[in-house]
Amino acid sequence: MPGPEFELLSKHILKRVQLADEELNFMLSQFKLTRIKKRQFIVQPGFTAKHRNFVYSGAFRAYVVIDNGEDHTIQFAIEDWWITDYNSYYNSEPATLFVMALEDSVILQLSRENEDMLKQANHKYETFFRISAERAQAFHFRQLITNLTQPAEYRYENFLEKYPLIANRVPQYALASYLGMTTEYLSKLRNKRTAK
Amino acid sequence: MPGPEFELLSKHILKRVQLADEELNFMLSQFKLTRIKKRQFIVQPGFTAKHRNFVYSGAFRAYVVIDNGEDHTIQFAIEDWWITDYNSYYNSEPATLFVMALEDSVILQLSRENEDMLKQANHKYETFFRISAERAQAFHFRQLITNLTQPAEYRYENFLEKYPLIANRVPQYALASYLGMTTEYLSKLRNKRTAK
DNA sequence: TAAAAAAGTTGAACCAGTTTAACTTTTTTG
DNA sequence: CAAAAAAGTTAAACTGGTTCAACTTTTTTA
Repeated sequence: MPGPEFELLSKHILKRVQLADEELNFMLSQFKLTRIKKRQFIVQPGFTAKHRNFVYSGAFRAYVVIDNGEDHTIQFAIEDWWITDYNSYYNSEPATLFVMALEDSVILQLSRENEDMLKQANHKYETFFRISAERAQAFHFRQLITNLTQPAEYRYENFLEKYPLIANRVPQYALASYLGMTTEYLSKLRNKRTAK
Repeated sequence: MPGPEFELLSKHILKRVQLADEELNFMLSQFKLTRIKKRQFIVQPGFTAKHRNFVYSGAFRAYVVIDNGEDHTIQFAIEDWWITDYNSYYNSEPATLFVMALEDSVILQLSRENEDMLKQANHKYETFFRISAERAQAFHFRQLITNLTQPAEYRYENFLEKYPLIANRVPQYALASYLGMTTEYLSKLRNKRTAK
């Protein structure tokens, strides 16, 4: 009945918290399956991000556009990852990020209201979101360290090693801005590598 | 009875979650007051960070030392802030950061075991830690965006505006590495500003 | 409180990464 | 599937920020 989309999400949840069947099913029932076309936006500046999005299939990119028109990738998400503008989602304020589909995708969306309801309904649901936030916090913390301490070339090597699946799937300009360098420079780094 | 240290922490907690008197007191009773001398470490690489630390007074600096001996500030904490190596604390693995007192300080320490116990004991405690993690997540996310999108000079101006209390209280070399630049360059930026 | 250590300053030489621009390859779309 | 648009490549000129080195000021400690 639930379909493979909900099975992936179930696994994801049960890896983090133990739930009885009914508890799990109730939680799942709060998610809405949505199909997103390539290039479609699920978050846009000026509008409040109403959902937390679990990627079942496809890929997304979160980015900021600054005054001069440059865009900077802040996050990627592929299968089994979450994505949204968390500042907007948590604080119910207008987003500053774009979140765009890089491929045709299928996501499971949880609204802020449903999330709040779940958190209040059952201690275990709250635990799940607490663990998610802690992991995200630790993730961003490590990312900050890498950005601050490592030169461009190492950041690229490091990304290749940690996320080979993402590295070869997203457009190069998007990856370059994620790593804090220009497309041209990343192009050179890639060439240098394959030349070796 | 509790003293001003615990009053600051009480306010901090009650701002995030509603607790009855006994609930609050039980939570507070899990914290241990510790006095830390300037230059003393509360977290060191190789040792697991056993506590989450709430700063009542004083100031701390978290930093990484990389191969060539350079150090990079990752976080500051003054009154009413938390500090630890979260990767180490959450995952019970050896720390990679140093956390050092920049001044004689007073902190309230909560151990991982006591935190886990609190989270299990009462839904509201869990809510408190969930909110803390969400806020920290959003904070690091914004920081990542600033680092990625703004040039050195703006990052300094921005920091001055947002954290004037910290900017003039921590050593310049520590601030420079936090902002991702050398001491020498920050010195020049500061001079340029006062010259205006 | 003197002397040693740590922090901050200044300027010149340098370089990792950017910019600009012209070109090639890949992807999208009518 | 042809033409247009988007993405990626290459090379030369350039620059924001670093490095190095010598010096001054502030802080620490015996």
